[in-house]
Amino acid sequence: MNKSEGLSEQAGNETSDLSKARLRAWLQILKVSRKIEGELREKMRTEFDTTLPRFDVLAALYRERDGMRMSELSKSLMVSNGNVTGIVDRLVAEGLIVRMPVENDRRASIVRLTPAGEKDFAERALVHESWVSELFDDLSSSDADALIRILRNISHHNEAPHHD
Amino acid sequence: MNKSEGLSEQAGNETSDLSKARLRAWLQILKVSRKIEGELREKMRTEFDTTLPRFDVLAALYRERDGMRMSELSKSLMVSNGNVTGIVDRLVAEGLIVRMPVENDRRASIVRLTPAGEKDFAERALVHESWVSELFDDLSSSDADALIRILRNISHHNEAPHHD
DNA sequence: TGAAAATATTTCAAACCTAAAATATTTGTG
DNA sequence: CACAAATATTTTAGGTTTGAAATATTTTCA
Repeated sequence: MNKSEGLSEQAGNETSDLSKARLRAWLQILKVSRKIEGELREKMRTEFDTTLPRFDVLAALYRERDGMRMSELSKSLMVSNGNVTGIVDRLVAEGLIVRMPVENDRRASIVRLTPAGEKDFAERALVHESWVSELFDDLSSSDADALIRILRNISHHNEAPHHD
Repeated sequence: MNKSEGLSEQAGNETSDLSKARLRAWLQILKVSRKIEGELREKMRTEFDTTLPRFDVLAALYRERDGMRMSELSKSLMVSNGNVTGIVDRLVAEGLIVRMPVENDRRASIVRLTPAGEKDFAERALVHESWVSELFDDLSSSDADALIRILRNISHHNEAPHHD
């Protein structure tokens, strides 16, 4: 409840300078995020004839080469379960991934790349990285490190508290 | 084409350390952005019974108290024209904003807050700011400033080149 | 064992979002 | 003036996204 701001700065309802700076920071994160995401979406469409969500799923599966459960996938991408179902359906239809049964648990299924999906993603990942690097052309090495450090702090603080 | 990296680091196709650091930075931006956006969306739904996109439109109109054209709105929010049409339709139905004709241009319309919309937003904006500040609880004043500076650099570099 | 609770996923309705096509209006130009 | 080009917005089709409900299966425990 208390924001650990020392004194009674936050009493009543006037907002502190720190609170305003944090709001500005958030709006700026949102702005950059939308801009870059839009640019990447367009590249994906015009150059790869695919979409960002599909690419994100392939990327996650490329990191976990033995496959992931639907629930792991949705947690990793931070999107809802139902959302992943639709995207996976389309990628299966495209022959880039497959659904496999799980030993001893017929509720679950494991999704993993097909050889075609692996090949496709491997080729595209390098190009994708180069697009990102171009979009972040002005970002120096030290600023990149600072950015990563600060943002990691924020994500760690907002880590989902694990249920017991 | 050249990434101003001095030497032939980027020749062939192996990716540079800088390129990888930028990619990590981007993925971290995306992660924080999704996490925070998810938290705010849930707050909007459970506490305000509204959605983030609606709130964003009200916020934009609150800054431009005399109203904005649909096209200004979509540019400001960085979403497509058609998208704004739908959200505005719903906010009009809720009585929070109105569409007004524009003098001497019957193609355009100006959207602005109703008194009810103004009141609603003003009350909620403070609470929204406090949510953001809590989500960024670990973000110090100096880190907030650094974050804003670095991100502004990125957005400026990716500013849409204005047509003449 | 057998019912209740928990877990994994899909389905569903509604909203969001984009890109492209369609509509309506205004502007520019011969 | 006529009419092509430009501009502002809406409509449309299809994909994405959520949260809740539904389905199927597994686990827990009385």
